[in-house]
Amino acid sequence: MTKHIQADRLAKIERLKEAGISPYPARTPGEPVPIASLMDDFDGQEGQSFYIAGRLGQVRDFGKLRFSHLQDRTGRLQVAFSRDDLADFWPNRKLIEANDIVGVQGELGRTKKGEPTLWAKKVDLLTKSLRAAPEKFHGLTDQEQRYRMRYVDLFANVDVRRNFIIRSKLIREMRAFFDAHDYIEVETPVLHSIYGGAAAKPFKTHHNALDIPLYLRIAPELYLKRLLVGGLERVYEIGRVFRNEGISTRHNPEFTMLESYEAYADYNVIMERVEGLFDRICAKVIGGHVFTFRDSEYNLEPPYEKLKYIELFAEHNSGLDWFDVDGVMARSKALGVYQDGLSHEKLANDVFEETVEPQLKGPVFITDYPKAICPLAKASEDDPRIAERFELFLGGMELGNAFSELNDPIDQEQRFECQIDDKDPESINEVDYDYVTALEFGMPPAGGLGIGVDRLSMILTGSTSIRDVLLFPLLKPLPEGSDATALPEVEEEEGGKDGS
RNA sequence: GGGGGCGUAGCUCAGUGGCAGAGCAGUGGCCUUUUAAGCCAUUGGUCGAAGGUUCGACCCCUUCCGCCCUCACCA
Repeated sequence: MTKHIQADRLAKIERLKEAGISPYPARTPGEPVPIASLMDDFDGQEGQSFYIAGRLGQVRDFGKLRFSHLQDRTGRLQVAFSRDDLADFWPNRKLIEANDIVGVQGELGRTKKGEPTLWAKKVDLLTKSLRAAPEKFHGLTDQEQRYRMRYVDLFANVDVRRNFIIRSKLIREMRAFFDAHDYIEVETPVLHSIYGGAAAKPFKTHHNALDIPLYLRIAPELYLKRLLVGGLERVYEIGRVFRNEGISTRHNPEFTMLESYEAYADYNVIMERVEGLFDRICAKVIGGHVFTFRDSEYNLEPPYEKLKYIELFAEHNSGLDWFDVDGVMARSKALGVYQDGLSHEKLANDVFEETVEPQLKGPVFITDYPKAICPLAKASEDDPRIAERFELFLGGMELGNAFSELNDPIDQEQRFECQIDDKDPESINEVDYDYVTALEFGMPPAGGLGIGVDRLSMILTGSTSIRDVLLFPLLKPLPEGSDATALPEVEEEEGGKDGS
């Protein structure tokens, strides 16, 4: 590991110690003010003395005068170091360089060219950096390095912070919205002994003391609805779910879902909730309803368009009836999405995804899905083949999924058992009978909603990859000894386990 | 998993079958108003890894590793 540390910086550590300066002092000798607070009323505070702290930028050296910038979480401000003002510090000035974290006590003023500047009177090294700064103009551009060393990306490419600040505000406004509607935020288990609530492959793990298999949740849904039975009536959870599937610009194995459930509401009420939620988010997070994503302009001013799934299906497939078994099979073959062994419902939905979804720009609610593909949604009272479900599409992505929740325990049990019979290897493998039991005690009629927080963050930040809204997206670990993740040497195990 | 692209100094990137390059960063100088500062000098390389072809490979071939894009699965 030491091989990768800059030898010149290590040498400076030694020289600092000789000069009696700690490279890693425990305390900051002043109370830093946010740089933004100085910039907000610069003229009014000119001539006054302040203490600021942050990471030092590139040094511009003029012999008896040096300039640099200091960056904290709120902004950056030029700092000037003059020999005449810094008798003690001056001989050691070269031991402090770009990337170091320093505190500066100084006086606010401008340079001849008008640049706001803190004229240093006292300089404290707070943390010595052993690594060189990325290139000052281009920053860190290598995608792999940026994801693997996000901690560098964040300070070298300050714009990156913006995405995560937006994401944070988004989540704050989601909470505020549901809190304002008298929901309570809850936390349900992440470790499930039976996984369900979605069609996805789980991560499997094991609990040692109980000696039982456990799964990381693929959705919180079934636990949240148990809370409706318990009388909590309005609940939401913002949390991580895990799906053991592919990785792409739209998929990460762990991602964040918002799920909410509201008793005595149906999916029509939930549509209004979604509009209200997005309205609030637009106003509070991006300050407007019109924005550009992937070169297209979107307007999130409610109300949003509502289109029926079955009608859209017919429209984009020459009038084909979704329930026409032979017709759908022929169409799926014509489109090249046909696969042996898939059920009619799965085939028909594949045809929908192939022919309709690419046309959906949004925001649009796709409503009234065939019941057969909605095992947790309540059937329509007008047409038993249809479920009261909608999905929200925006920016070419599925952002949300909602329905009037199925609360008939007998129907639910049958649908669960049907899924087990289904040959689809991706469906759940065990019925959650405790959930059925909960329904037997009576779950009030309710509307539920799920929203992909990462995808919404992508749209709000204009990111084309989910990795740009995840601080630490999952990457394959580098082989031992590689630079980017160089770790302290680990003792090598002899042989390895079981020879496998 | 399929297809396309990429991997060269700490960072950003050139490069060609014939001695491994530039800018930035670093080091030593000059400079009190710079802000991608400037000027002079200078250190720094397992060219992703292994194998092959060749008198000679960073370059051509094969395999492997990793990343990005895209398609498939999915939210």
